[in-house]
Amino acid sequence: MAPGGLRERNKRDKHDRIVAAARRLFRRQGFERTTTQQVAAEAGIGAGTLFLYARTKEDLLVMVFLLELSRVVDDSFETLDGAAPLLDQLLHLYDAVSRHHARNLALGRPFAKELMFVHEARRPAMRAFMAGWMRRIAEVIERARQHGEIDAGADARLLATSTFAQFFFRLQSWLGGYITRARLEAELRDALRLTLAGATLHRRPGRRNRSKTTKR
Amino acid sequence: MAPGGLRERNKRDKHDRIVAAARRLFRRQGFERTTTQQVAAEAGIGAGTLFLYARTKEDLLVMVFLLELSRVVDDSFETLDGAAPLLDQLLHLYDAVSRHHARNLALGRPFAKELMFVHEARRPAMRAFMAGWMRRIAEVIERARQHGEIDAGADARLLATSTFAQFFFRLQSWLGGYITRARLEAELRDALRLTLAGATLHRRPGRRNRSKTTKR
Amino acid sequence: MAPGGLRERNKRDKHDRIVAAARRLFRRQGFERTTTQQVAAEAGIGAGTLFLYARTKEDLLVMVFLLELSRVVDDSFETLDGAAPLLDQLLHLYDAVSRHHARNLALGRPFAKELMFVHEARRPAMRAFMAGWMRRIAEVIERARQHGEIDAGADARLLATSTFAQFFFRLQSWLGGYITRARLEAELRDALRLTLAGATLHRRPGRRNRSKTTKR
Amino acid sequence: MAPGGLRERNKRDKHDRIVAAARRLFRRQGFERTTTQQVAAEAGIGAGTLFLYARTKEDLLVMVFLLELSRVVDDSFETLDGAAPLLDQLLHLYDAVSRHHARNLALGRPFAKELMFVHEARRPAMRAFMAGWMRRIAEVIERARQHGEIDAGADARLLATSTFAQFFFRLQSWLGGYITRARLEAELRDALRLTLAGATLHRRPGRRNRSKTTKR
DNA sequence: AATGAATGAGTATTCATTCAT
DNA sequence: TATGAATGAATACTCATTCAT
Repeated sequence: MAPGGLRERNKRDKHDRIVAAARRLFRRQGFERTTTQQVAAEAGIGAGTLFLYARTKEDLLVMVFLLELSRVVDDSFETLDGAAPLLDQLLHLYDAVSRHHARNLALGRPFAKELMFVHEARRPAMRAFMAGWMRRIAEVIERARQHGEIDAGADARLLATSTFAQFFFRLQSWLGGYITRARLEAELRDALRLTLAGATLHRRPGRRNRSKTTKR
Repeated sequence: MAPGGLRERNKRDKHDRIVAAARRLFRRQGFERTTTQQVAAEAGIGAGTLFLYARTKEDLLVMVFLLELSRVVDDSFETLDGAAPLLDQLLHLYDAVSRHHARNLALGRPFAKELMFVHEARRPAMRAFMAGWMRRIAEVIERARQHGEIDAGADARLLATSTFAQFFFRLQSWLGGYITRARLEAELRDALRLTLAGATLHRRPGRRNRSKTTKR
Repeated sequence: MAPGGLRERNKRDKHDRIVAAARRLFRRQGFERTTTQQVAAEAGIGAGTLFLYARTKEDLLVMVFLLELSRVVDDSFETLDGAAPLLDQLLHLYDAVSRHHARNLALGRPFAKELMFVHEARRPAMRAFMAGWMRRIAEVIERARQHGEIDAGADARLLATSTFAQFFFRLQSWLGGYITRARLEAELRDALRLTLAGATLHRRPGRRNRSKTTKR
Repeated sequence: MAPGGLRERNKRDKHDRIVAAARRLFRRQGFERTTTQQVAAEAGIGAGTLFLYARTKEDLLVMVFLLELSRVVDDSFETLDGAAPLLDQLLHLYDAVSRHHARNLALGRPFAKELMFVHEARRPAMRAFMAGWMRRIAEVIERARQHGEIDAGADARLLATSTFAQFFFRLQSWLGGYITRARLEAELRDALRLTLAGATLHRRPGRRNRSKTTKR
């Protein structure tokens, strides 16, 4: 009856309303304490309709995560200063994420805890997101490599994942309550500097990369 | 009244029986599908008695984790070849852990997922274990530093955490189903080599650390 | 979609089946020893469905109470002899209740004990029931007042609550095991006579209200 | 070994310490949320020792009740103005109790709810306390009778229980959350006035008992 | 008398998900 | 597509009380 385009748009709207509702509720009350019925009510749809758009409650978490993190990550790349030292660029990218979580600890925790152990059906979406993120980080590193800031033989892909690993471990330590955010930042900076050093030209010993770092 | 030694010993025995029972059951049926009553029954004690020794089911997981990992980690250090290149030593230490989990995926997953987000009351024990582990890794690195294998100015503590971060991220990626164990090994080796490179002497370019690595 | 009437009727039916099932079980085994699952099973519905109709086990007690007492109270007013002396009318009304409880001590006790201290959410229903009951008692008293049986200035509302207070205290004393039912009846009669006397015309001393009383 | 007197005293001390501890805890956290182990700890004795002095947790409630109410009731009689109108004297006696509960709603509620339905073994103590209380109220009434304030033929015993019934019903209504304390006071005054009127001399119509009452 | 380790019974309630309409 | 009533699985934990020392 309705033109395909309109029907499509209706679906799209409903989908967006659901994600927005879930996000609102997850932030307000946390993931666990939010029920799917609450999400449905907040989205203005029936309890059963929800499962036409998200097969699982976990799905909702993934959807919210992808929405939020996409924005945060996109934004972090848009505000990136390509002329800054590579270390600073990476810190900028990772800080954007931890800063975001700091604003929503209640949501950051389930993200960090659940998303690494998500149901198989939802892994492709997560994988795609992560791959895109990693690729973009690798591109930043690649540019630095081309500028001669790091060794010509350096593996940008490996550097991307390895700096991410440094970030992710500290992020979890922080969200898990083992370290403070300040500690996360200090440790991350040192760890990234170390990681980059492994890919840095050492021809002239004095030429070490300078950046606004804490001197230990 | 009763000789302190005896009562103490009884408690100790019971504690050990509980952890052993929990371990057995967790391995056999997984953590989630094991009920506390099953653990109590397997340990030969009353359902309530269990909670005199573990305030929470999560406690049981932590107890089993500490027991298992302590053994695995202790063993990994005992079988360490102090004369091997540092990279190989570290791979030996981390491989011991992933090899252990490979034998018990059902238990490794909850370990990796839950233990970073454990209840506050159980964090000190986790922290202490991690601190001890990190210290021992740092000592290994420190020895390498004294042998002149890595830079005299290198920070052993930072290297320990940073190599661990590399390991942990891949471990989770593997347990979460994102990468295979083979991939974990390959990536970890490259990442560790990169990390160590940042702390490696570069005076004589040809003197690069040799170890049995995969040439990509 | 479905005709409102049908869906409504279904819900109504289910509600009634639940209350009937609860009543049956409470009488047979007592309130405490009846589990909600038993009630659900007896009503032929799922364990969870029960809580769509009664948010709490306490709710079930209130529902059964309102059902039973409504009947008993309604019946007590229908069988009331409006021509009898006021004291006898009141005794008739209150005796109906204690006689009912005598048939189900197992249920009377939790009624008397719990319903005065019910969760806030259930108080309005209780209040409404009590208000209706008190109003009807007051009407009986009011009629007696208009017949000149009690003082023209008497407050029917106050007399209703005050006679009820006399009844309720003895009811609890009986259900609590402090007095026998016989004692309850004797004491109640005397107490009601006393209460009414306070509102009785004394112009002609000899005109005291006559009713079939126990002479102590 | 120890002289009987000392042993007795020790027991007495322990008993008192237990009741004091229970009272403290019940007031602070409420009856239900207080565990017997907490009471034992607070009293500085072993968990098992407690049950040498109170066979049941309910026992503790009764003990605390008797201690508290004995004091309150004793005090209410000591501060009684024997020259005041009977109505005022009774209000004084009952107000003392509700005023006491107002200071400890958390404790008043279980008192009012549980004590009427206490285990058989504890009923004699309750009965004795109530009997003593009633007797003393009856004595007050009896004195008024002898002063000619109420009818020579009035039954002091019946008046005592009946006024108490009026009080108790309103006390429960208040503690159960059905009426406010102000309402309790207003209703009680009216109800007592009514009850006393039933036993008041009416020879000279104008001679009605005067007391500081609210005129409706 | 005192202890405190051991016991084990006992159950309401939530909520993701389904499916008849 | 949408609905929302119906489902039912699923279990950790508390705590009064006991009893061997």
